[in-house]
Amino acid sequence: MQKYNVLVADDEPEIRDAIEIYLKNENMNVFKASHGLEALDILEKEDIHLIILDVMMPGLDGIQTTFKIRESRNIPILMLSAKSEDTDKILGLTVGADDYLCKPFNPLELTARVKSQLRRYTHLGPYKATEDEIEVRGLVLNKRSKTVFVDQEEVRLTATEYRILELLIEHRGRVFSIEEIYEKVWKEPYFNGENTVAVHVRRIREKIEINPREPKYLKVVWGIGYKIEK
Amino acid sequence: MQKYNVLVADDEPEIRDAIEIYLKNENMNVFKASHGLEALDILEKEDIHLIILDVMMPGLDGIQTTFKIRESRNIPILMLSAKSEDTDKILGLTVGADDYLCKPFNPLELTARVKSQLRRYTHLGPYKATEDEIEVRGLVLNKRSKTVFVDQEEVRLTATEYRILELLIEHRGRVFSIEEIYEKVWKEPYFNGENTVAVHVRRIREKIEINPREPKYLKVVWGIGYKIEK
DNA sequence: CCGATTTCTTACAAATTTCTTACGAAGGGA
DNA sequence: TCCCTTCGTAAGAAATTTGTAAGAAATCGG
Repeated sequence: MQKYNVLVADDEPEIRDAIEIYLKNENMNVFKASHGLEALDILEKEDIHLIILDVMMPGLDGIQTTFKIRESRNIPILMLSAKSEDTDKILGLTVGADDYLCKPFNPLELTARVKSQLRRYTHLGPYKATEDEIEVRGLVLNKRSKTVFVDQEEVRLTATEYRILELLIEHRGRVFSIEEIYEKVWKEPYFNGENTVAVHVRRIREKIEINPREPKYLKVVWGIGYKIEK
Repeated sequence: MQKYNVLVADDEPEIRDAIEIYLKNENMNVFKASHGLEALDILEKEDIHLIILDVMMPGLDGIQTTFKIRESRNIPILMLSAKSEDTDKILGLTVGADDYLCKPFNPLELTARVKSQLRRYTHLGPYKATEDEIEVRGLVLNKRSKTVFVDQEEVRLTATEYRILELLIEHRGRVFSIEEIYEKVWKEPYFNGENTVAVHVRRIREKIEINPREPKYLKVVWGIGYKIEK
């Protein structure tokens, strides 16, 4: 999994440190700034994926900083504000931010919102360009609808089966070892001796192959792993 | 490319200015009004292609303004509302509007929706026009009047149910995870373990399906989420 | 052809995910 | 205020998926 870089700008060190702890716990890198100018500075030097800005800061405050950032970039911004401030006003002023939270905030909610913004940014954001539909000799996989067709006939795969097939078909031709498949699909370390992947491969074959004993699509490469024939 | 004229009506100058920046960046002209009457005035004098209206405004508010505009014109209207306001109310009242957004909003999302509406209105552009009425095998959803019909028979959905169904039917075929549905409809972060979406799905099925146990429209994709069959 | 290794196959129990129902709280309208 | 509708939660039921284990079959090097 990619490691995200998050920039936190707040004049109170306790808050910066607290947020740092929460986010590091979610496997993110945290950069800290005590005011807007410092934040802009870090933003230029580092490859930041998301910014948390406090509204009330000495010098450049959160709102001014947001405007500055928005002049050149579209990165997700999460605004923090004290509850005492007029929320209506805050609402108005935080335009330009992608989300906002009142202090004191619930750590769970903070991390949830951060993750949600990162998802949105990286999934729908400037990246993408991956094709929705992949086709290999009559085998069609649609990533948007998570459906699989064999010769126009829909095939119902389970979530795990689908993920294995998507991995293989997305890199068709390439051979994946059992260990590699397990770690990519389960996102957990693989321990030798597990038979799980083989069982799932069997089940996939049962569904997509005419004759599972002589697979046309999902082939084994002896002593190495599995692949989808190009 | 044609240059579009967009009218923004909001009593908060910061929001007007922010929106102006985003839209100018997309090569649009922006006219600004601080309340409904001023908006109607500008609308008469200028050749406006799209209107952004805040719900909460002194004098003529966004809803009253929409009704006034709709008496004579069919121009696209995008409604803005604070998240704190009751969504139930919002849904009911935004009848007449073509789209709506909660504040604080994501600038990317605002410009995307504005462009989408303009495309639809002017019938230009390579993208599909978003229809007011969406039909899937006897299930008809009208976005303008927020009504739903199953085989010509009207079905009364609640606000939340309607929004879930609209989300799914608008992207029919695509699978939405429970988390995705929750965040898109409630505009709040989702915490694991909540059963809310499932219950609403059940209620929707009870209303639109002949046999809720074997849904014809709103199907589950095990381990992934829900979708409306294409 | 043999033994060692790797993959396949099957069945079953455990785990996960979704469904269903009921109930109390909140809010709007009479 | 009372009634009605909608909403979210909880808890148990039902459905589906998943991993494990154990033996069979296939492949490879010699």
